[in-house]
Amino acid sequence: MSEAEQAPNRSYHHGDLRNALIQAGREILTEEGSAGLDLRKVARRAGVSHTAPYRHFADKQALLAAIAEDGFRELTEQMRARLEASPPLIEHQLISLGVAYVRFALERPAHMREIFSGLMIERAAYPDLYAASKVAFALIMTTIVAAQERGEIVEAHPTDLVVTVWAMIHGVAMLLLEQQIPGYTDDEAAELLVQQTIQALYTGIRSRTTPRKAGV
Amino acid sequence: MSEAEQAPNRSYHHGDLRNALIQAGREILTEEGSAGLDLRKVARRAGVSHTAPYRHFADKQALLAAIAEDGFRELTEQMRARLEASPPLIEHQLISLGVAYVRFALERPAHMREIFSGLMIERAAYPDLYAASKVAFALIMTTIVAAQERGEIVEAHPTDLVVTVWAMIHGVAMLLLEQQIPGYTDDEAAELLVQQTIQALYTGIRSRTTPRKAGV
DNA sequence: ACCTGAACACCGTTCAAGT
DNA sequence: ACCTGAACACCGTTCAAGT
Repeated sequence: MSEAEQAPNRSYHHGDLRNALIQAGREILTEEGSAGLDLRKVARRAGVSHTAPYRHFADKQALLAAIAEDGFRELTEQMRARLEASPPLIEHQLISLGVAYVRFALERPAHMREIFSGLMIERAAYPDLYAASKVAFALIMTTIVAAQERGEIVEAHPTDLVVTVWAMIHGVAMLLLEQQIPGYTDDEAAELLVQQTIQALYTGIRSRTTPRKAGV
Repeated sequence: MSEAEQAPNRSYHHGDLRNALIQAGREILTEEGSAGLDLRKVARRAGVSHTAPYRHFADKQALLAAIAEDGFRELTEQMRARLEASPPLIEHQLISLGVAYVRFALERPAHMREIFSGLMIERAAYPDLYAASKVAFALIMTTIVAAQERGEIVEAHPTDLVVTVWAMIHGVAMLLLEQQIPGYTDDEAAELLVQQTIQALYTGIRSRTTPRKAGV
């Protein structure tokens, strides 16, 4: 935390420019969205010339990937925090994961989009970003497997269940984020929506009464 | 279809430049992705000067919204087509909707992203795009309500069910699109994933055996 | 009414040069 | 090793002008 201890000298070297650029980018993304995120502006905010970033990133895309990776870690951390504060029943746990996910998406929409459109661009080119996504995946996996061991969840292949749960949460977050769901603007409504969708996935939407056979 | 009949004269007027620009944009989006979609290139492809688009669109954003709207209509059309070819059982119908959705996303990833990131930007500014999204919503709604009448689906509020189903399908499509799900690259695997997730939502992921009470 | 060409401010990237 | 400044090609947008 102390500034004086770390920096060797601050002549014209920055100390940790790479990280300063990621943080500056993060801020711009949060304040102005992805349209406002240009390399020259990031450099300006970090207090260096507009060519300095090229010492640390091959190009703009590489900086974006680093910012996405940073966001993915933060998202995972918030999921983990809510999960730990949750009672050990799978319904509550899934809702906790979902609420953390949706809150992050609504608090930092541009960052959320960047996180998930960064992977498309040749996964092999950004292995660290890919690694960050696997940590999030593993977190859900652990939760699912433990619930199976407690007998709370169906005995399907865990990977399939993780994908299903993740897709549900991701879909809710993204539709909310893009304001596709009318009437859900505030956080409270968003949490109710998470509860409702997780509940639907948990118990199913199939009719519980015997379905009448053909014929209206 | 005939070119000669429609055009009054082709001196220097284009005839239907607005539509030509949307189509040109669509093509570029499909071929090069959103990074390659600049206004001057769109104009070049449509065969006009780089300032001509401003006769029909206030700015680049407005053209993007029009392209997104065009894509939304196409997506809805493909959903409707598959739905009509589906047996009238809700499970098959939801899978049909999902498959159409996912196929579109994988065939035209950049277009799909554009469709859903276009709404964020002030809904009021692009009412036509918003209207296109409501048509898709209505299609799912009709399907759900009919299934409720047949007694195949739980008697919840239809709007809630539509959101739940849509979120599930959207999540699957977007995670596949961004290559977040390892091992699902080809269309066939993607269809299996849709089946699996819809099935999970339909019947639920809760354990069918009596869950053991606390204690491993 | 519809389109063009010059002009402006700005961006990503490169490269020779500075400490 | 790390950063700067000039330079280049390109983009979005405006505006006076042409038919």
